[in-house]
Amino acid sequence: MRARHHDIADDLRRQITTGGIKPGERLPSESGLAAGYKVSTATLRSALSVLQGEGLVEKIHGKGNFVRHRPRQITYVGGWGTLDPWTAAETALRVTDQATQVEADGHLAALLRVPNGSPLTEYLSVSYEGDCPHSLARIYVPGGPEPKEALGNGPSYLHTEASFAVLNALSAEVREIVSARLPTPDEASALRINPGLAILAITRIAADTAGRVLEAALLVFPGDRVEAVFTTHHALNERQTQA
Amino acid sequence: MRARHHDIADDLRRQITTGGIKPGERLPSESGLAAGYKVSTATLRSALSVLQGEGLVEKIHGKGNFVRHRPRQITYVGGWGTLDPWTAAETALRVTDQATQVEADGHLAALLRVPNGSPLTEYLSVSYEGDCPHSLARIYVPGGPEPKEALGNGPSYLHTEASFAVLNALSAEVREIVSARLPTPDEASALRINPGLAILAITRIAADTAGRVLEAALLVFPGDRVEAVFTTHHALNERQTQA
DNA sequence: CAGTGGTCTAGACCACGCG
DNA sequence: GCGTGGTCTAGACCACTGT
Repeated sequence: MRARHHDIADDLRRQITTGGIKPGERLPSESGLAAGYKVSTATLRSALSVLQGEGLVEKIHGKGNFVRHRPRQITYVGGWGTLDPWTAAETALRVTDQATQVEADGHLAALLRVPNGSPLTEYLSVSYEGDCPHSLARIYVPGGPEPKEALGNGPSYLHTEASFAVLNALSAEVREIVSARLPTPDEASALRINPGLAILAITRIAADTAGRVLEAALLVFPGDRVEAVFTTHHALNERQTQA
Repeated sequence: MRARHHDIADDLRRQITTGGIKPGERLPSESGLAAGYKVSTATLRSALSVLQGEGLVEKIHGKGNFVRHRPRQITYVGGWGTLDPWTAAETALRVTDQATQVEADGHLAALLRVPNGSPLTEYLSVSYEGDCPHSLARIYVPGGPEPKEALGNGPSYLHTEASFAVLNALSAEVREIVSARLPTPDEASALRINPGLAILAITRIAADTAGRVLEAALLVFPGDRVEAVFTTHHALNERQTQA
């Protein structure tokens, strides 16, 4: 049996993808649509939730349902790569960044291989494409505050471009642990995505030759906008590179 | 304002995680729970949908809501790795496998860098942990059927262990594209997961030194059970290895 | 303030699984 | 047939946004 809300979702999706309703435009109100389709608001809302899950529609409380701009696909490149150069150059990523001192708790202590309670510096950043946030990064470095000349003051544009690259050039090994899950409510609101949209979570550990962890980064990307690429080369005398 | 269904979800989650309701057990019926919490069935169902999204509860139509077994975490290792050895050895992965001949369509043709309509061999496999499926793999190799001695007949146990490793030892480069999304209805039913549970999708391309693509693999893992690890080494004369 | 989405109710009827 | 979840209704009231 075909559920009514699926038919409605299909109809709205067709209107959106064929350009009948354009990106950025507001859909009719939920009560209006419900009346139009002759269904209850609950049914109409479950139709919209399908489209939300597909990232086609963004709901804004008190304003309406809006057709999302088809997000530019961003590529996260594993290892020593950073964001795809074409994309990074094209979109003028803006980053709000802040550094704070924290203590290593259980999980972070294990990641960084430092004792519980060790001092860490946390860099928190959100990157934007236009006015739409598209990634969260929390980067932890063992030890206290960096010298000011390295970090910079105020909104540090220098730090901006490094946000997704490994901070420490001395690192000899980068390990990236990738998982897929739904966002926490905090992450969903920070990224302005629907709680039903999958995210790509990457935990990146950079270590030196002695196995000391130089940096741990917790990265969160919306699944509909970002894919991660890892390239591995086989030959002995060849170091891996990225596209 | 705290939504009632979140409170209920929290309460049920606590009962599950503290062992009040054990894995495999059935929860009281939705109408029973709704009566117990003095809410409507719709509210109670939205509480359950929170737990479904977390993978704690599995709904089975006509039977009830069941607490899921906390899945053993599986690690997919990028590059030349395969599944984490400890896990693979421990859990006796069983695989249903089948090989068919297909033609390269647009997407596959691009991945494999072959003309549209080229012959491909498709290996389709589902791996199980116990009686619970935990991954889907579609592997495409250019060309027609392999010689029988290479592929084997019947339920090929040999092929089983190779399902997540790169098939062709001649490959010089492996590229893995990782994304997070919700499963298609097909994938959700094949993996027996809720449609709201994020999956980790990995497209793996193995090429030889001449850039010829030897194999393309489309892998799908439930996000709550699998994480992928990629390790990159820096030094020039060092080849990368996996943990 | 008016209009929007967010949550919730108290039912109804349908589809599935099992005895 | 009976109990389960799946879908849906026709409202109600609350919370958020903009004027």
